[in-house]
Amino acid sequence: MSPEKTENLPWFCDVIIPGPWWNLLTYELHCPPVRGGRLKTPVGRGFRYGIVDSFSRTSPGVADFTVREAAFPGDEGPLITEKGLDLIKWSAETFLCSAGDVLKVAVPPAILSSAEPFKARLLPAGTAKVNSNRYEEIFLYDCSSDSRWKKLAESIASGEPFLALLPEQSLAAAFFDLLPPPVKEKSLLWPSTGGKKLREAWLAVRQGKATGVVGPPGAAFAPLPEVASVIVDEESSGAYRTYRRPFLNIRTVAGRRAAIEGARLTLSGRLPSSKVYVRGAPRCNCRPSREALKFVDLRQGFLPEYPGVSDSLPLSAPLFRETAKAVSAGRVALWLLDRKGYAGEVACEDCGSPVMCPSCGRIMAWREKKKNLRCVSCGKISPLPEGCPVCRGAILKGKRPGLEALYPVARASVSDDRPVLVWDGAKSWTKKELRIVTKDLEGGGLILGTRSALSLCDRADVGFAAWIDADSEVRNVAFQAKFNAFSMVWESCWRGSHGGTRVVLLQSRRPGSGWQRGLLMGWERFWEEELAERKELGLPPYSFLIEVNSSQLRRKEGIMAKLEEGGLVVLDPGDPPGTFWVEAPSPARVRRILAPYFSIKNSRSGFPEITVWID
DNA sequence: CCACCAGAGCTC
DNA sequence: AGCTCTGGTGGC
Repeated sequence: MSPEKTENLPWFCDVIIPGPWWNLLTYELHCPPVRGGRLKTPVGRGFRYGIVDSFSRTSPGVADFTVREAAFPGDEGPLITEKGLDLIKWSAETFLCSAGDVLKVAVPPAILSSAEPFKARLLPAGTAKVNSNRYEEIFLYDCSSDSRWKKLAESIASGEPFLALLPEQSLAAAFFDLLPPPVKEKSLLWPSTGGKKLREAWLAVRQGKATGVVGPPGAAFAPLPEVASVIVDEESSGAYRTYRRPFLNIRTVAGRRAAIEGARLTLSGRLPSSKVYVRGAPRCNCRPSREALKFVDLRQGFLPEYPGVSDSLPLSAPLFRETAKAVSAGRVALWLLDRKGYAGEVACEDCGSPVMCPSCGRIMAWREKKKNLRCVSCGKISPLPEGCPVCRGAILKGKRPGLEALYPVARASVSDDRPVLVWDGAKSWTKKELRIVTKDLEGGGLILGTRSALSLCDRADVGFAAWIDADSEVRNVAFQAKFNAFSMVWESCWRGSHGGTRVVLLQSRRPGSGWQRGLLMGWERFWEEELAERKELGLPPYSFLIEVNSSQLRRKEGIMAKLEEGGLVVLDPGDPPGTFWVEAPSPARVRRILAPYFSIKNSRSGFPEITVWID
């Protein structure tokens, strides 16, 4: 087209708008757009700020929507860099969510919806092209955080721009503190809270005032114009999964970011995720010593003097012995019970094995109303077996008591002048309360807690940790149940600076067997066994497992039918009622099939909720 | 007369 | 999901 002809033509922009629908929206603009730039766009009755993904001078043609006009907010540059846009779009594609939802977590609302235009010095031009030539992966597994962090800090000591992610804000702060001063000066600890602090951090990084970022998972999209090194510490931690829309695995997003940037990606931790294990087969020489790791066989009988507790929550003699030893030495003892009284659980009373589905091999759940078992995976119904198929023992079903039941026994087992506390993760402690608790524990004490109590290892000398019911996690239905159990116990062996000197005790009906074998032999052993099983069943990391939740049951049926037509394996556990699962070789295939359900046209009836499990 | 609200309605 | 529009209530 000649310049005279184009002069009066508008631009047509495809814009990423914050919202749950998957499609980009097209707007007309009467000034030249820029990729990554902000636009103020009318949506429905109101307006929102969005980001230009692409534009052209040809109109979209005949369509079932009318193109409305966007306003230019007057920014002197793009808000999002090319690489930033790439990362946002890739995350949306991979995790089956909308780019608009990813945009919302990538840019603080105070920035995206700022009525004030951004001036040139606030938005220097983004770096241009994607460059994956320098990308490399480094695996660094070491159970001592001290020595691992030291190695990580050394790897960024040259002053190159970096992004370092840790699973929690407190860990990020601790890691930030030990950076060498010249690096620290140019870096920034990413805030975990939103609001003004986040706005300032975002702008400082976007303007290049800070060239390194240390932060919790939320820092993954920190707008560093350039990154030479991406670090994801404790990469197998569940904290990298976001707990609300958009459902992302931040570890995977950060990995992609490194690839886009052509950066060095360091994946580190005490224990690799399945994905990393399959990719790089990293090795680690850390093993708990025979003396440090104790197994107690719950079938051997236990102390009878605590009626009401000991029959359902057995407490063994070694548990009391080790607790007394630690507390009298002025150290902290930790009794861990990670259980929410899960109602559907069925397991053998003698050997602890859960009841498995005869057709697909996954865990079955007891249904009190129907008095039968239903496979949580394929939905197969079967009667309750007369005895345990493994050892012929009696089958145990129904709720079990939790932490509170242990308190009286715990209180009685240590001397009156030592504190006994319940730490259940539901309560969030203020800094002041934490200081007081930490102080109280200095001369020794006993904590009853869920897995969240493990964070105490960072601030107190935990000399003894006991898993009251080490089999409980494995009665869970999720496919990563065994990994979760293994990872929790592994963490209890190593977390904190006293990790190496801690005694860890497991009360179990299958002491030292199954997933527990890897505790003594190292996680290589655990993964070899676990991965063989997952490969057999077609579970992650060998396929993508996609969880779909549609509260509208009529629509759920329709979606399932479409996916099956597309040749995908669809599993319907029936509970909770709106949820079903899809096994897929790639999310892209599922995305194509589901896209029509996520058009903005469906806004009125709401959208299903999707979570993608990669490993 | 208007502030405040719950519910309806709309979406390139 | 946001957002605004609508129409009712109730305080003065």
